[in-house]
Amino acid sequence: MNVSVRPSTTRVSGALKDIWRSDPFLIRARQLVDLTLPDLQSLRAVIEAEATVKRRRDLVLEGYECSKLYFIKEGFAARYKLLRNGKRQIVNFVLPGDIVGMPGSFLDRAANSVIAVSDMTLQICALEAFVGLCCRQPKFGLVLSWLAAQEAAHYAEHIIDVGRRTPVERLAHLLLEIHSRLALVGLADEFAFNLPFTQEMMSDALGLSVPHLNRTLAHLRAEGLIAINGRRVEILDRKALELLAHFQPIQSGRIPLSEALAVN
Amino acid sequence: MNVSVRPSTTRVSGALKDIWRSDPFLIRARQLVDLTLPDLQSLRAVIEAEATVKRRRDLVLEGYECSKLYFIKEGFAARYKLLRNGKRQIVNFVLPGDIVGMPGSFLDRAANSVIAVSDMTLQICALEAFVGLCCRQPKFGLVLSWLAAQEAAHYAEHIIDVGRRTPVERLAHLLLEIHSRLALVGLADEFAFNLPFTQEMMSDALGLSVPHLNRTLAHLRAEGLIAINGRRVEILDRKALELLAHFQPIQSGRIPLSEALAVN
DNA sequence: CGAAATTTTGATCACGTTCAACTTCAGTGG
DNA sequence: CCACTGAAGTTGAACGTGATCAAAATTTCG
Repeated sequence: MNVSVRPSTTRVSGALKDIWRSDPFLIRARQLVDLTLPDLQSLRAVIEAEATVKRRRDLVLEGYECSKLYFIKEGFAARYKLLRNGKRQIVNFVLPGDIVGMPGSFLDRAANSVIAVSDMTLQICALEAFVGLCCRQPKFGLVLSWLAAQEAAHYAEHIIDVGRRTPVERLAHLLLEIHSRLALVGLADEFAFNLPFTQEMMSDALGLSVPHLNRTLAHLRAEGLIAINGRRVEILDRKALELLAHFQPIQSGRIPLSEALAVN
Repeated sequence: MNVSVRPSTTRVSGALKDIWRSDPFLIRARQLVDLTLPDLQSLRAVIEAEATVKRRRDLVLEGYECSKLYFIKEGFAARYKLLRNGKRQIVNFVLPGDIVGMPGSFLDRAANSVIAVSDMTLQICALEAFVGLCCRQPKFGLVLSWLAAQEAAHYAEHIIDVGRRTPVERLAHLLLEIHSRLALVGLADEFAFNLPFTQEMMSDALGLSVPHLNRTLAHLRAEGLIAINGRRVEILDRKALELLAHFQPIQSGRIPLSEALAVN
């Protein structure tokens, strides 16, 4: 594994509020359940290290057993598979607040590789440790399930992208999805964001050739739906874009914990 | 909802062994963790009813809120989305032992519809009740996460199908996937199975037109890889088929519960 | 600054869609 | 029981979309 690890600092308090706001995994978890201070502490206890990974390095390699969970703090990655003929399919993009190892570590052997597309920093947690946490605090097991459900919903849309949407529709949908996922963890403005992926990656995600993706992108620009300078994407006509893409935001409901306890 | 419900019978014992073997959800759960008799009983307590659904009826409708879990006991379904232009994409096929409502019920509103492709019988469980169960017995929350991970792995392969595999490869892969999933719950022979889906459904799953799917199927037959009479599919050359499809079986590891408890 | 990665443009061609007709099969009511 | 109906499977011909290959322009990074 191509990661440089440094022991996790156990600075307990520091600026706690900052952590609530700035840690993207916590941001996402708190959209699903209420987290108390003790919850936060037991979560921290389960993190064995923080690591950094350099751009272009593989986080996970297909076919290898892997029993760690990586909570992405910063940076971006892509989950992909290489076929015999040299073609690559990107299954999904990994953003801050996502967990790598969710499908992979739960299986005998990872079904996909995951490559860092930028320098990353992530928090490592042994699978058994997390399972232990779930036993002590079932809340976390539920959060895991809910996050898995969100991911499944994104996968489903991705299947629809490559299966039945036209190239323009796919691309529009991808851009809107990335935008909304970034926004969820505070990494996008209302109508603009920094696209962390190259056209080659997007074409491998959408099942298109690079030239065709490029032309499709040009088409969206020509229609006045988006504007691009460098990595910055501006959404000029969100309504039209959403309509074109058949886009519906994926928003998860909260976990009905209190109701469940009431029912007993 | 187009289901006819009858109150769940609370016959506690009966032929318990039969239930262990014949209930497809239990078969799958037991591949992940050890289940005790009390586990089984608390699981049963959470089922509020058993229901039957007729062929062609929708189990879940896109856009509606839905807070039930359906454990599929018998029959088959397809999770799909309809686009404006009339095209349909089938996101996945639902088999006995699967749970419907896994992504759907966890979100505000279901992102896909689910249609019964045969008469079905299923067990209904309120989401809050299941969450309650997970709180009392964290084991079940973990089972849920693991099943979600398996499903995610299948979704990922499906993305690769429509994105980068050629039509023959896709079809080969679909057939192998269905076969192995059926085998997992004891519904397939080693080299043959009853295909519960029409060519139209398969073409909507694989992003192909019906005529082309038909020709592709003919191609697989001509190559001597499979044989079909009626609904029965025979796998004549599994090795070649797997190679063609880039097929790797998705097998989930067991949940490391004991290890987790040992670590504490 | 130089080298490599990325984006852009163009021309050709194959693959899979579309549309249409026909066949076969299963189910249903007369 | 057979005739009828609709669903499912099969086949053919023409067309168009997006792949492929190649090369240039541009940007990024070591």
